[in-house]
Amino acid sequence: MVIDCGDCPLRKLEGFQKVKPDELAFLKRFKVGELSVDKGAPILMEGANSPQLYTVLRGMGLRYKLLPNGRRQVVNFVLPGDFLGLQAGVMGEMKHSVEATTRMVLCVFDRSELWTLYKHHPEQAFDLTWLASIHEHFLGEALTSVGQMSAEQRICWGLLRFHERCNDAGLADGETCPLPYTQQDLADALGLSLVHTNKTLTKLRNRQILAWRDGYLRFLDREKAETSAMLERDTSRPRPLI
Amino acid sequence: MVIDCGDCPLRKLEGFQKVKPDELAFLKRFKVGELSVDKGAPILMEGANSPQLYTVLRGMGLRYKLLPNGRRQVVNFVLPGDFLGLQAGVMGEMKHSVEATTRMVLCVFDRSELWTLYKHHPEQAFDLTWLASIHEHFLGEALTSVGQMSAEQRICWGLLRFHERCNDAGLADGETCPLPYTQQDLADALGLSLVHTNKTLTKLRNRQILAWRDGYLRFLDREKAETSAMLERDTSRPRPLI
DNA sequence: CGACGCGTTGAAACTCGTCAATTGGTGTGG
DNA sequence: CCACACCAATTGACGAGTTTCAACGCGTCG
Repeated sequence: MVIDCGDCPLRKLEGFQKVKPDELAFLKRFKVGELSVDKGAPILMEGANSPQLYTVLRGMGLRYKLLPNGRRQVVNFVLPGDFLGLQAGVMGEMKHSVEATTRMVLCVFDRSELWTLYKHHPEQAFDLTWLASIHEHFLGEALTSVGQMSAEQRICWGLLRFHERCNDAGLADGETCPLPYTQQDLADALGLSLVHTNKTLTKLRNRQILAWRDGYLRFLDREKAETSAMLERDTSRPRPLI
Repeated sequence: MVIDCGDCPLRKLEGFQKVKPDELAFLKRFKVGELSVDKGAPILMEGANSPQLYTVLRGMGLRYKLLPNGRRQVVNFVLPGDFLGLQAGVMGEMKHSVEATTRMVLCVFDRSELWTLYKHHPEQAFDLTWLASIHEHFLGEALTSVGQMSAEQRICWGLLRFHERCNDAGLADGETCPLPYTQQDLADALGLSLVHTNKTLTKLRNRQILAWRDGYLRFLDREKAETSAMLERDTSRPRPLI
């Protein structure tokens, strides 16, 4: 029933680092079970201090912050391989919420073992810092996108990055990948209104740059999309997987 | 000439964690010298793989990304106590540039010792993850600000956060703190045009909310500023200082 | 003295947000 | 089986916030 870390389907993918046998042994002990949640379910709440850490095995979700005025910022989309709860692990509480967009399956780790990890498994400790840095990098790029780019550029940027991450997670099929979110989710991620997001998507579709229908995204003219998004070259090496 | 880590003036401040004697001994070995740079000088460049890591001792700077179209996103302001170069340390290259806004003095650390830190000093390793998480948190908040707030709200948010950080660094005097940046710097940080930033600052000054003149920022009505910024309560505990 | 950087101000143009209404699909209860 | 509610996507109209363009003042520096 519960997947053995040694057989983890994610680790077989190219985008993730290989792991040494003794490190694997620790991960097996670190993992205390699996959690399956329904579409729409909350996973972590802002301000809470979760006793558990998670790695996404299957499904998609999103991280977001709610403002007192009711507005919402989607901080990023959550895909298989993502590690959840590290902020609470080191800072004492979550700074954003996480909820499931589709049904999800999560590996559950015991947070009280986190210190053991730092004490006896420096490789994994390094990996955790790496993961935090990757997030920092992504958020810096998102900030740049929202701060400096037009609606069309932001949408191209956001969807290209998403497709790239789907690819890493083994979910993309050529230029096509699943995109189970609503236009409102995308709008909240890019700092745009729903209406303007919809109209800009229509333009991109009419200009044969991309299509998004029935939960699937497809790039028809990746060249144009990338030019619009001003993407920095991707120098990512295999990511750690905890 | 060179400050001994044991006498570090920053560590005496309340906002930073105390450190155990054996940890201090390692920091002393880790520190290889001090670097003094002039106003306007580049410190780290995007894409570069710096062999050194820095902690700011004195002075201020800014982190930024440049876009192909010439626009600039200021990712954040750099104050004493900030650690620079961690991204290059774990990910292999910097994802943004850092430059000095005033004259600055930096502690220099040897990056090749980073692995020693993870291997033999788990407390410090944990602290590095913590620092990365703090950045992640800050960038998430900045993204939310730029994505969801009006010009006035963003400016209040940015300047309040800056004042708070000055306070932690022992640079604030009541409601006043130094602010050696240009309006263009602030505009680029908040995703606003220079002109609109200027006009909004004028409004805030006329409404007696804040004043920014001659390199110093002063809050006249903090209450109103905080309401405008929708600041989340600050739950920060003493930060690690490397 | 002139060049330059920074702050300031006015006017015009435009992107984008808000309001409002419609469509189509899905699920639920009578 | 149909009525109804509900949600996501869509479209039009209008207005507000923001950007862009342009010009000027002021202090500093060579």
